Amino acid sequence: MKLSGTAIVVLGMLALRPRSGYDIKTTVDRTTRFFWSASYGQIYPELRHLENAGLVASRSSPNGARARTVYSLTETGRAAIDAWLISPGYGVTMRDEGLLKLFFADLLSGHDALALVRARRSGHQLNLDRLREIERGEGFVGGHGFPDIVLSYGIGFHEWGVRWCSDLERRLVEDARRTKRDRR
Amino acid sequence: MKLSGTAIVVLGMLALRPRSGYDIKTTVDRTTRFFWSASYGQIYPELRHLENAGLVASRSSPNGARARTVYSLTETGRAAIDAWLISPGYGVTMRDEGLLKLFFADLLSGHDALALVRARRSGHQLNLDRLREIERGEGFVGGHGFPDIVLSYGIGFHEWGVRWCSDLERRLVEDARRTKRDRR
DNA sequence: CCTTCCATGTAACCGGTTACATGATTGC
DNA sequence: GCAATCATGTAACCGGTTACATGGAAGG
Repeated sequence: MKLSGTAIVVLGMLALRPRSGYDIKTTVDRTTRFFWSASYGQIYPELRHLENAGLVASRSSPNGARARTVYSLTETGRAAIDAWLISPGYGVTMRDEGLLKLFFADLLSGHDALALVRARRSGHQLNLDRLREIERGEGFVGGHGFPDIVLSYGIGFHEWGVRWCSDLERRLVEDARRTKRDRR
Repeated sequence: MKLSGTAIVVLGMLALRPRSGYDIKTTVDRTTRFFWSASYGQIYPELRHLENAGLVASRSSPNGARARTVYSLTETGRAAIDAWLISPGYGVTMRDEGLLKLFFADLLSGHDALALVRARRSGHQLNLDRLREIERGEGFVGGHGFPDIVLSYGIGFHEWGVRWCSDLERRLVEDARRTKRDRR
């Protein structure tokens, strides 16, 4: 059985603990969103689909008159997420607009190209700030466990990114100065 | 006018120099693929679409009896890619299966979790090797210009990734040893 | 009372991948 | 003669986002 991307996060989040579709969405937004997002438009249909396939079970658990359906993994569902976890693939697909801009930056003036690098640095910095704030809170789960390890991966990556951009900026500025001097 | 992801690479590649759809595809596969891919199924329809919109112009340029259509940017097309380059966004959307696995790794035994980290390290290493090979060749364009700067970004990132994984592996192994000892 | 949060859903749309089909040219 | 490369395309499919609609509960 093939699991879509959304199916995987849904299963994973339910493996951590049973929850509603709404809860899955908010948890994803607070945690995996940086490398794996999901929208209501996929989550709710997927939950029903997974239930039909027997990977999750639903149980109505309303808050007063407010309807709520809590889903939990069945044994088959747990087996499916376990199988995925130890499966060989670790694919990364990404679309990084900033990198593509940088790739084509020879089309720009030196000034505009430098602005691109600065924009990228502030992008890394923004992400870094957001992740550090999560870390200062209780972290994804609070100081231990793999969610926090992944958080530290994000922090480390963006720290590296800020440094890389700073270095490049320095080089570009120096090159520009040298070119100017040599022209005199 | 809104440009799709494919439209952007197509325009960018044509800005570097006029080429066929086939050439665009092979160039993308050799260069931007790591952060921005494109398939024939999008490129050819997009070329026609861009021609209708007046952003590119086509000229037949067969090799013997083998048909070939070479596209080049019009002034409007050049203006469009320039506008995109200096536009404010620098969005990154990604799906990283390895990170998601790591996020859920608490569901696994310590042994299997460690295997996950090792797999990630070898993934970083593989990418690193590939990029270094490109660098040892003539680089994306040959030792200078922004394509090579982007290449160095990729190399730096994966070097960082390998280091991060190694550090984590060391910590996990040590933790496992300590836990074992304490249990005695 | 009003805003924010909890909670569930759907329809339209879109961008992209996969798989397939076809055929000429080049180099071994 | 055969394999690899050049070259162009399409149809089916799919996964995902956006925008919208609805309404109860909690807290100031």
